[in-house]
Amino acid sequence: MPFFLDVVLPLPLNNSYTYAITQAEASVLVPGMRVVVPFGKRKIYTSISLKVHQQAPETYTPKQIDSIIDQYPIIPQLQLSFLSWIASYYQAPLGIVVRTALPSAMLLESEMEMVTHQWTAITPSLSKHAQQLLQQLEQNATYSLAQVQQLLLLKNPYPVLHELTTAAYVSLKEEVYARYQPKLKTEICLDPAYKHEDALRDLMSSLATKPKQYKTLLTFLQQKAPVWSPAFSALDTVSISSLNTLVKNNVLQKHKRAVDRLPAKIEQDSPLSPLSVSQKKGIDSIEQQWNTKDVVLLHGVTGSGKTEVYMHLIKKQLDAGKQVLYLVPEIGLTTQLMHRLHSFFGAYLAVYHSRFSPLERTEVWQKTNQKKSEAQLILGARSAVFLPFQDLGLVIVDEAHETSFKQYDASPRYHARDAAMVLARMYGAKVILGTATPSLESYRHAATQKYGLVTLTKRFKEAAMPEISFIDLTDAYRKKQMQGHLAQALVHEISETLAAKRQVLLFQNRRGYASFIECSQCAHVPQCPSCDVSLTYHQVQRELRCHYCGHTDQYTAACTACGTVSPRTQGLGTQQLEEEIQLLFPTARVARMDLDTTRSKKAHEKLINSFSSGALDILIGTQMITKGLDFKHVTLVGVLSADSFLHFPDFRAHERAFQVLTQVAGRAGRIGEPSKVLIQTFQPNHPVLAFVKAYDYPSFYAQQIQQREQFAYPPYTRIIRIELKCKNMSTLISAGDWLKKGLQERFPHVLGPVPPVVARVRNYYILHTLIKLPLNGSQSAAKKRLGALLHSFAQIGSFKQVRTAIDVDPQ
DNA sequence: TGAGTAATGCGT
DNA sequence: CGCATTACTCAG
Repeated sequence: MPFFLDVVLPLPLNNSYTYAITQAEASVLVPGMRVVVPFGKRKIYTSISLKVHQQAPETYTPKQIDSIIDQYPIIPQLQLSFLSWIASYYQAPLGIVVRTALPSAMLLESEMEMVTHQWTAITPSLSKHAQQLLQQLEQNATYSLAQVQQLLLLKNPYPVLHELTTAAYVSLKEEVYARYQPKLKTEICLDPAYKHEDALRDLMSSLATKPKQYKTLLTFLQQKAPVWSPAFSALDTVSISSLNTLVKNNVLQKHKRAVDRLPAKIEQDSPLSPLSVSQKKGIDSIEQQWNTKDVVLLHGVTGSGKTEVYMHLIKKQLDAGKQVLYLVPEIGLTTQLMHRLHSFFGAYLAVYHSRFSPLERTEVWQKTNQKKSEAQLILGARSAVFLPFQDLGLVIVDEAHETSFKQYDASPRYHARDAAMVLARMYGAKVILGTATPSLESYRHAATQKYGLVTLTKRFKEAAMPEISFIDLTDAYRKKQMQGHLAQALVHEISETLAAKRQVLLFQNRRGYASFIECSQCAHVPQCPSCDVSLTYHQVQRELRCHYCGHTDQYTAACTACGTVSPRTQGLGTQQLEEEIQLLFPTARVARMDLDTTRSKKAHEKLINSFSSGALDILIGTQMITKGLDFKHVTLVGVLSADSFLHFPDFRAHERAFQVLTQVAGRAGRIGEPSKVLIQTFQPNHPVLAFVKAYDYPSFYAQQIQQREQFAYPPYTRIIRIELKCKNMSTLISAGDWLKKGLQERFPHVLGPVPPVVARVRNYYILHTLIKLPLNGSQSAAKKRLGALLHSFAQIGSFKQVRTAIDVDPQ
């Protein structure tokens, strides 16, 4: 009886694929191993084995697998079922989930190469492209397809290649490159013959006449092992030629050694700092609730020291030999946290996020899979939920309300917070969701006893919460009490703060304040030709840029619509605000933090360091500065406008507004100095602002949750968004109508289709349709119905150009 | 996804 | 009509 293997390919395909294997292969193959298989005409892929069986496929003869890469599964059984859960819950092909989960270096792919043969003449019957190419090629050489493409100046080189292979001038082959290579460093060692002191003494005296070699060797002997070649050669007491001579004479030896790409571990971790009474109580309460519940929501005000609480819980898990996953929203913004964790758990800490190279990620992957102690504590962004845990004991989701835990731009559109809870359940691990501003979804679970709830109402060291007040912009404009974009009251507070040698944070919402330019004559705002957005003005490069597709135009002094060369007004970007502030406070040291100034992670770190060390007085920034940064000497936080949050057309707008304003206020007064938060707004009496001022989350929740119930929004329903994209507007509209009808027959609540805020991107028009699923029905059945509907949609000839995408639980 | 092929568009 | 770009299908 022959054996077969089902595999999943790292491609957006919905089925698994079956290959033939030998009995020997069948005996070693286990689900979760990598298997190299041929697929399609001439491609070789790394697939993941799912199942060995003996049911021969009826409609085709399966191909043989190419080879098995692993001796043990690189994806543990539990993790494989987790990936399947992601695929089915978020309606993504399993192959795409696999590709997202694995570091790309672990998935080798084939690359086509062309090998030239020998020839004496070029047949004139060949096409002119083929003749041209042959003249440029060397004989008996190997070329990559990219090179051939370049020589040919053709987009599609295959017809020419086909011609040349048939005429036997060249042949094609698939070359597979293993992309993971251990990093090798050259170590310098003393030849064992000189281990004995006597031998060494003789050697030294023999070198007495060669001062350079003597000095080099002496330097070597003074080094602490291991001695690495490049660093050693760079020392100024080392002569490279003498070093080479010493190696040639077998005094010293050079060895290649595999080393970790990950940063070296420190030997001794510092002890944890003692806890405050309220933190101690918090921990006791968390552990007690874990007896009956797997998830605990830790609702602690900003500055209550949630991190300290986490660290004590982490310590217990590490001592018990369990793995811990610490999820943070965006790793780039957590250098402070990383350093803190490193000083306490350096020996156990591994960091995992997308800014790491695929090779570094592979090393973390392997260490997690082998349950190495160096990767027992993983600090990571959302993709860290995919690591191959063996013995997971605890998952911490820090800033659990953050929407960046949800991947929205590419399939699988998964929510790392929700996925982490499923992961924890599979592994029997406990979960903490920590935040000062819980999402309504999480808080409702706590309110209905599904999660435990622990509240920290006191700031660390009894520091007071900053006093929040509002500046009525209507009033200020009417009374002419504005200086540029700042009300006089805010300007006054800033100068007081600076006079007291304290720091100021100014927060500016990017939404509605993008820095576009507008003609003062005809009010024309340059638009992107392929997307429905205004172009953003970048002063430094003097360019107009589209943030959706990357299109750029040169800035011209004359308006492109009316030709007038006139001063053009600019929307307020952080850049302009910075200039405005600098004019108001010429002696203050001002910096801004936005995407432009923090593109590189070094720049970002430097900015944070110089602000926290007191080298800056005023920091201006967007959302970024609200996220978990701990600046000690900020006593004033200014918000330029709260209004765009309150008006955002989304059912979560008020929740977002409450979160952002509370978080940004929380940056002030962290070591107990009296501090203030001033929020400029045209609507100082908005109910959400009253809750923010009072730091009253429970009342805010009570008010909001009622509205959610009334209008059947989450957490009382589940939302699925269906996106339709098409270059042709009228096709899109009829597709939208068709879909709406189909949905209405199958689901009780259908909203839309409506064009999103940006209704066209890269020349594709977009429509969004929402369906609301009641909580009592079966979700998987609903998704099946939806899938079937989209399948029949795809069968309709006139909708062939319409692309569909599903977003489950969109944020 | 991406390679191969069928279908359609474009210029002389 | 010949070539080139684009749409569509299918892989085990």
